[in-house]
Amino acid sequence: MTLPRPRTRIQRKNITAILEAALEVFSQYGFRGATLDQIAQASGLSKPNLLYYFPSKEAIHAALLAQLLDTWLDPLRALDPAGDPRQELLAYVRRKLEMSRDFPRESRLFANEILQGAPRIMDAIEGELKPLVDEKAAVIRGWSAAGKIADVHPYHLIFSIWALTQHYADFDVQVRAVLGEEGADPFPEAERYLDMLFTKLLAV
Amino acid sequence: MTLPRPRTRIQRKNITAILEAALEVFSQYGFRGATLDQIAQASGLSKPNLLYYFPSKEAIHAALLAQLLDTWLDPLRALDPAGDPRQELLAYVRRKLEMSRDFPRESRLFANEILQGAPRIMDAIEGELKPLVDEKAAVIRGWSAAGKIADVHPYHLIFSIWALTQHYADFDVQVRAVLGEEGADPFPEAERYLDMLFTKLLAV
DNA sequence: ATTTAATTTGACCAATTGGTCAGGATTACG
DNA sequence: CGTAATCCTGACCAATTGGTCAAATTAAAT
Repeated sequence: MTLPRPRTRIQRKNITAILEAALEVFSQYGFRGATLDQIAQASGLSKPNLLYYFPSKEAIHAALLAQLLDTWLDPLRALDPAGDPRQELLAYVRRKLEMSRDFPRESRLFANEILQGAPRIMDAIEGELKPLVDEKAAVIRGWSAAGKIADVHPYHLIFSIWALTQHYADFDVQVRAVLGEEGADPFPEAERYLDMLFTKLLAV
Repeated sequence: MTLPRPRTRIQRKNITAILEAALEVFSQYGFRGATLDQIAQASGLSKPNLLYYFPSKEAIHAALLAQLLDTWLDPLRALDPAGDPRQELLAYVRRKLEMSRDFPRESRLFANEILQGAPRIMDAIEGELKPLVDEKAAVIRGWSAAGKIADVHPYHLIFSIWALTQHYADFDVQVRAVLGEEGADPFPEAERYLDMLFTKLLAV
């Protein structure tokens, strides 16, 4: 059995550049709307050079989705059943909002996939996300039953956390346009607002 | 001056079919990712036939966006400064959720435009949406100052209504996949959940 | 029934798209 | 330094894309 060669300096440089450029283009235009020429140009390579590193447009896209899914579930996984319910949920909200602030394009890549009907990530949704959500929903339901937090529908609670945090990434241009100069950076106020919203919602 | 001829039976039929088909395709794939062939096929016409009614792909898309923008702002416009603040805001939430339920593709068309950086609707956002939001934000701020509702950041309140209601349309495939068979129709529970969320949030 | 207007579409077009490939250029390594 | 490996790209390809157009067909008006 042959060991795969370690990645060369140039490979590491160019693969990074390609994925960075592809994230920009795919997150904006989706899979069908993105072109290899756009990605090649944005990465500073020629199209055949880009295809030297990735066999196809599909492969680039798949690599991005794999990266995304590798980290997207971590915040929900971190929800500790043994922890303080309110702190755990507020920490989850904060973590999700931070991700929207720090990885807006990844959020938009995901949104784009969902808008298309999730053709490439439905396996991951059904196979990983759903079981995880089911598990955490049961935890939340237990917390409610024990009177530790208000009685809320666990699934809709989780959806609301996703909706409220991802919105700042996915609809970023709208949020910034509506806020104008006054709200140059929406995230500090968003964090305060969401903290308050969920604190009140969960209060017994 | 020549009066425009009224639309013929066939024109009405075919223009409707084209816009219906185009809404399906554009809301899924965005402008760049959609093709005239797809739209033609979905509308039951040939491509040249489709182009007999609309001069270009751009023109079809523009017609859809014009329709969308014509109705999208109505619920916020209906927020009555003289009404009961809590009832007005809860009515707005309900109306927005109904729109997500009844016009999910329109919501996704809008989301797609925003993900692309809003290249074709930024004039409408800055020229119509922002002034309207500014106006209603001032109303909400007045309500808070008068102690009629809790002191919340008006803009983030409005964003949260958009985020929470549109999510059910935009992320519909994810919501339904996570809920599985148990949540065949998420909207009744969503309405209850959002009523409660905003009731608690706005409570003084 | 005839004429005029509207509608439909196969064939075609230039440009774009996701790729392929051979050969030259650059890099890495002994 | 020489050589092997890696990297790069102009030229090319078939398929697709947003259209165009003239002639045939259908619908509406007289």
